Amino acid sequence: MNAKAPEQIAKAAGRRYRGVSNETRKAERRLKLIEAGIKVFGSTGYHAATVKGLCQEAGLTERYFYESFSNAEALFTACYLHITDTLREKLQKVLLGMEDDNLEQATRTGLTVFFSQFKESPQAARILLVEVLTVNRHLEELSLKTLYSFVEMLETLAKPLIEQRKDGAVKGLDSTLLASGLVGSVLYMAARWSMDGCRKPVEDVVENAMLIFRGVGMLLTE
Amino acid sequence: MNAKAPEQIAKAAGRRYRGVSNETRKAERRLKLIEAGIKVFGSTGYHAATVKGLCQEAGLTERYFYESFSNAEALFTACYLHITDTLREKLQKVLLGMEDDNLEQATRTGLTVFFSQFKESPQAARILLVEVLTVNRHLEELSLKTLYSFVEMLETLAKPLIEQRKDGAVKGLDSTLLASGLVGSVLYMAARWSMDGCRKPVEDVVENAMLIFRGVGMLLTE
DNA sequence: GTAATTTGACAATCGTGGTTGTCAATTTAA
DNA sequence: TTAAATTGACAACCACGATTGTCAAATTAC
Repeated sequence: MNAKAPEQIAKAAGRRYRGVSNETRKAERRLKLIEAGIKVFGSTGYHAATVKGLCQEAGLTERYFYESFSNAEALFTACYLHITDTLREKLQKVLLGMEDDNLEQATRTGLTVFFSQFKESPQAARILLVEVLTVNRHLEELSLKTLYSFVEMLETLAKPLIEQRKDGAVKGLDSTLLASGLVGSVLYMAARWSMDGCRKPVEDVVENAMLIFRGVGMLLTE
Repeated sequence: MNAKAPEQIAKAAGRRYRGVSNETRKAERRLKLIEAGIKVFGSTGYHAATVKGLCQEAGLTERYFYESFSNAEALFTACYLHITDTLREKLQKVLLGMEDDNLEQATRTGLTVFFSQFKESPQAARILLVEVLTVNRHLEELSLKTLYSFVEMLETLAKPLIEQRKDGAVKGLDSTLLASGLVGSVLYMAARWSMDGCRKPVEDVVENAMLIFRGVGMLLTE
């Protein structure tokens, strides 16, 4: 029985092809499809995309599409998660070793990461901000949760700021609403910037965004 | 010849039916379709809508759909224009008789109109902000132009503010970018508010939005 | 070398919805 | 009353794309 095991494993694992293992080949194809998906969904839009078109962009045939994804929605979901995961990783990396008390610097760094990612792949940005809302209810909710996680991050960052106020809270202040507004302002600045071909340097865009953040911060603390 | 003219006109105009003229009936059907369109496109989304479904919502049959619109895109365009026209009219009405020098009050009034409209019809809001981006290139561009008209309005309002600065311009300031950010902040606050069922009173939402505007204004002038 | 596996190209099937067409019932004009 | 216009319901046709199936060429294991 034990003597037979290696064969069975080999069988389950499949044969090597062009020097790469079965699982690796499959994983590579999956990644190719995700990259093609980001390109296609992000440029022509989710609803204009076809399975054939996605396969052509990936340099694969339908067979391999259905090997990894049961339909276009599944691929789109994978693309969306790929984008948010990447962005989250980058943000965590730069924000992790940062001083707690330097809110301004932390904000600036976070914004820089965001705008850089945006410039690097406008297609990803479109998927993140627009397409995801029109695929299905499930993704729409996922998007709202993701957005909300950003909003919560902002609220957490701003909490000490609000509490350090000497004369109590601003009347009627709703920090969730306010944070949503700040997130929205960043997104629309990015959209405008992108429309103009992302010509202006990232640092300049960040500085303009900082103006809004600083203004709010000032009103909350002074 | 002249004696014949009335008959020809009557023929061209069509027969009355249930006491209403041909043109009026047609116009009523068109409006019904637009209202149904706003409801359907704004709730289930443009790409999930079908002509049959739109007709059912309007209480009409396909025949009358194609009487007024050549396809679903055409109806969507009409819905979008109907929404933007309505919003523009409302804004103009309240902003027209306003003092030039009271920027704060003008801003507050504009925001109140916007958030009220939003609460009144979240479907219209969705069409205005999301769906329009995913129908076709032409509508996407139209949306950007419309958005830009709001941005320009803001820039115009803010121009005297910037010029009255005593110590010159803020370094690297890009007023278009900044105005885009402000517009985005309003839109995302509305989105968040809508997600929570628009429970909070309009005035409170407006006050939170004012906080962002006031913060920017302060940094630009002090 | 040979049989089995993997790949690529593409045909075949199938469902959905857009658009057009038909026909009977209702209403109008005379 | 009667013919014409209008309406409503719905069938018929058609195009598109998703998904599955077929077959030959390339590659591997032995």
